[in-house]
Amino acid sequence: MPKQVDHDERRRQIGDAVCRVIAARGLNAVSLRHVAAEAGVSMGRVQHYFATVDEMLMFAFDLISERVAARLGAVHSDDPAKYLRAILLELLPLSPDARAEAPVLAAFLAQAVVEPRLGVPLHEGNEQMVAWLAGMITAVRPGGDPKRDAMALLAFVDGLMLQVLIGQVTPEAAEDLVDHQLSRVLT
Amino acid sequence: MPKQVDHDERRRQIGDAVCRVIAARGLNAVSLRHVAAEAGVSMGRVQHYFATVDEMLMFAFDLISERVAARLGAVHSDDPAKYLRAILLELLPLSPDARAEAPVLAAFLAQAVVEPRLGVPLHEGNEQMVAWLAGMITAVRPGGDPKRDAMALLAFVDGLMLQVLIGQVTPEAAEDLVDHQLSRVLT
DNA sequence: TGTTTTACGATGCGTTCGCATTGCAAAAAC
DNA sequence: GTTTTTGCAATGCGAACGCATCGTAAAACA
Repeated sequence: MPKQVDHDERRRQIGDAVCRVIAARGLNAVSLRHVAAEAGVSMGRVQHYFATVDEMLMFAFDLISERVAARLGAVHSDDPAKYLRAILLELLPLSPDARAEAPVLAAFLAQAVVEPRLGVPLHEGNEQMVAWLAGMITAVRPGGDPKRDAMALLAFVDGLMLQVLIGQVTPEAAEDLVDHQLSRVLT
Repeated sequence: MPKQVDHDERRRQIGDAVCRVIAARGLNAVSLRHVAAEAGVSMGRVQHYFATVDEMLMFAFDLISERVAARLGAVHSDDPAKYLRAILLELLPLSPDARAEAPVLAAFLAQAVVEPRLGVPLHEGNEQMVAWLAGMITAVRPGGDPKRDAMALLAFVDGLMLQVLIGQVTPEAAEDLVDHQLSRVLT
């Protein structure tokens, strides 16, 4: 057989190309041909690593989910308030990495409206996020209804992410709004 | 010639079918054949009223935009706080009408990320909404930074709309969150 | 060294797509 | 009653699609 290749690495490379296609032209532009062209490989190779387009999309979804989780995991702070702020800002398309990933997330988010299968992993991620946010809110300002605050905060940043992506809100204004919203919640 | 038909009415019927297809299966399911089938007419008829699929989609976008505007325009209250609350709730997929329209809005919102042409009308609607919200906020609680509050509130309801559509948040919880958020902003 | 297995590249097939073209019945216009 | 115009239905076409299949170079294995 030909030289043994790193199977996972190849899948990741193709998954990367899928994400780039989604970010540039949306979910419906994801086809074997476009992805192969974007990845700079043959259609045959793409088919060798993914049986169907659907499997390819699911892999891409897992891929950016992990990327976002990794970015969030890299955030640290001893001050709960600063930690909370940093995490919320990390969810917005402000850094180059986040700006590359956010359009993909948004596309899958919208697809989840008409494709319930995507809802399951999204739901888990949201639950985790709400729990973490609630914990941080409690750490800064005990009492009240931290879970409710957390859910409101998450809805707020999700909406804000879209507004920034669409260009309704500038990155600077978004950061300002996050601070404003946080000051409301944490006092 | 055959009997004179109401041109606008026919376009509206087809546009309706487009919206139903979007709500059920997403934007990429919008094709001449699917729309014709959904509307119960021939492909020829659809082509007779819309030169291209793109024109059809733009018409559908205008259509639901007007529908949402009409729903918002039907809301009235002398109490600014109640008025504000009612408008925000009207933006969420709580009533049957809103539940039918919200998935379509969400699909166009996501499409706007990769198709800047959609951004223009969305931007206008958002500006109007922010101005109105800011006015209402000032009426209830003068001073502060009403525009900033309005932008935050809009991002919040946009995100909440998506969460409800995806099933992460129940309609009841969404209503509760709106009240909670409003109490934070208005005091 | 021969055999097997792996990783593809290439090609083909049936389907669906948007859109153009054609044809025609029927009512309006005269 | 004739002519003209309108509102479609039907069909065709080239492109793009997902996916199956086939062929093959090459490394691992015997």
